[in-house]
Amino acid sequence: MNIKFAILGFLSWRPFSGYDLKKIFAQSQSLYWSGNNNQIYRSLVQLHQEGLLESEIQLQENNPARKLYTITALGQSALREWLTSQPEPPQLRNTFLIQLAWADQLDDKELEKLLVVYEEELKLQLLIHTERERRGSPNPARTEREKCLWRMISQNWSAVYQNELSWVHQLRSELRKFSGQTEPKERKKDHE
Amino acid sequence: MNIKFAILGFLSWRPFSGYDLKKIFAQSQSLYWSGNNNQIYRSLVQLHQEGLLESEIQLQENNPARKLYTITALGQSALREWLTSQPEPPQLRNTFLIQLAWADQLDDKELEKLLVVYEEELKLQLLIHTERERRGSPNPARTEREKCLWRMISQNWSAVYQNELSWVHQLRSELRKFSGQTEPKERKKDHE
DNA sequence: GTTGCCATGTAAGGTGTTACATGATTTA
DNA sequence: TAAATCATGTAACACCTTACATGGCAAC
Repeated sequence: MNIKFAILGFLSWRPFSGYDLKKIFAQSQSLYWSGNNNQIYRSLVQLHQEGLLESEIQLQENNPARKLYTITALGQSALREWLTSQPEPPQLRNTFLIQLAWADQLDDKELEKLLVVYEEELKLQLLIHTERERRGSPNPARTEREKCLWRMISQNWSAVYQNELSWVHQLRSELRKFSGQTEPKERKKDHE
Repeated sequence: MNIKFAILGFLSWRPFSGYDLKKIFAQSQSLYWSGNNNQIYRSLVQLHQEGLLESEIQLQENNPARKLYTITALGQSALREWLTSQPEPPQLRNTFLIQLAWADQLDDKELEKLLVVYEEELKLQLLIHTERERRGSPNPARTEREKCLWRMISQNWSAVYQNELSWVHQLRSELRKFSGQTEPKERKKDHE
C-alpha cells in the first residue's frame, strides 16, 4: 500500500491542491506519512498520468497559483476497488523489542531505566495523539456511520498505546523477580 | 534504527556467517526484516569497514567457503551504547485503518465483510506467530532473565494481535447500530 | 535430471525521509 | 529586517524488497 489511495480518499471528498494535502498529512497521525512534498507532488503527477485525477490551475490575487486536483470516475472506481480489497495485517515494527532482545547485557538499574523511559515515551505519544484528535480533524464526517468509523480509528491508536503500556507494566513486574541476580558478587538485597 | 544493531546483537552471542544471519532473520518474526541477502551482506561489509566486525574465511570440504564474522570490542561497545539509547515508540502503520477511513462508501454488507476478512487475517497472523515461536527460536537464552525478556517479546506480539482483535469486535458491534441506514432513500429509523 | 541446500553477491526498483530552491506576500 | 505563510517543485539519500547470477554438491 502506498500513499496514493489515501490521496484518492481525500479527493473523493472534494478537490484539493498538493499544498492542502501536504498540510492534512502533516497534521494527521492516523495517516502516518510525514507529509513531505516530494511524495505528495509526485504521487499527484502519477495519479494524473494514470487518469485517476484531473487538474485545474486556479489563479489567485496576492498568492501563487494553485493546482486543484479532482478525482475522475476512473479514480473513484479505483478507490472503491481498493476499499473492498483484502486488508493487510498491521505492520508491527517496534525497534524497542529488538533493543530488549539483547538487554540482558544491561544491569538491573539500566534495564529498569530503559523500561521507564520507554513507558514515558509511550505516555507522551498517547498524549500527542489525543491532543491532535481533540483539535479538529479535517474530517467532514457526513454520516453518523462515518463519524463512528473515524472515532474508532482514533480509538485504535489509543488502544494500541494502552496495550503497550500495560505490557510494559507486566514486564517490569516480571523483571523484579530477577533483580539482584545480575551481579553475582553482591548478595541479594530485599526489594530495593 | 536499521538492521545493523540486530546483526551486532546476534554476533554478540557468537560468530555467524551472512548465510546464517539470513536464515535467522527469515525465520524470526520479531526481527521483522525479510532476511534478504542484499541488506545483510551489505550491512556486514559496512560494519566490517566501520571496525565493528572482523571477518575470517572458513574453508570447507564439499561446501563453498564461508565468511565468519566476529564482533570486535568496538562493536561490543557500539551495541552497548545502542542498548541504553533512548527507545523509539512503536511505528504504527496499519493500512487497514486508512481503508476504513473511507469505508463509508461501502454498504453494510461490504463493510461487514471487510471487517470479517480483517479479523480472519489477524487470527491467521496470530496463529503463524505462535506456531513460529513454538518451533524453537535460535535463542540460547543463557540466563533466566534473558529467557524472561524473550518470552515477553513474543508475548508482546500476541498481545498486539489480541488487542487488535478485540478492537475489531467492538467496531463490529458499534456498526450494527447503523445497519440499514446506508441507503438514504429509505426513511430514517428511530433514534438518530 | 530437476529440485533443493550451501554460500556468496549484484541489479533494479519501491517507498519514504530531510533538506534545498524559488518567489511573492503578510506579519512581527 | 527577519520570519512565516502560500504554493510549487527537485536533489540526495536511507532503507528495504524481489528477483537474478554463480557454482558445487546431494537427494529423489
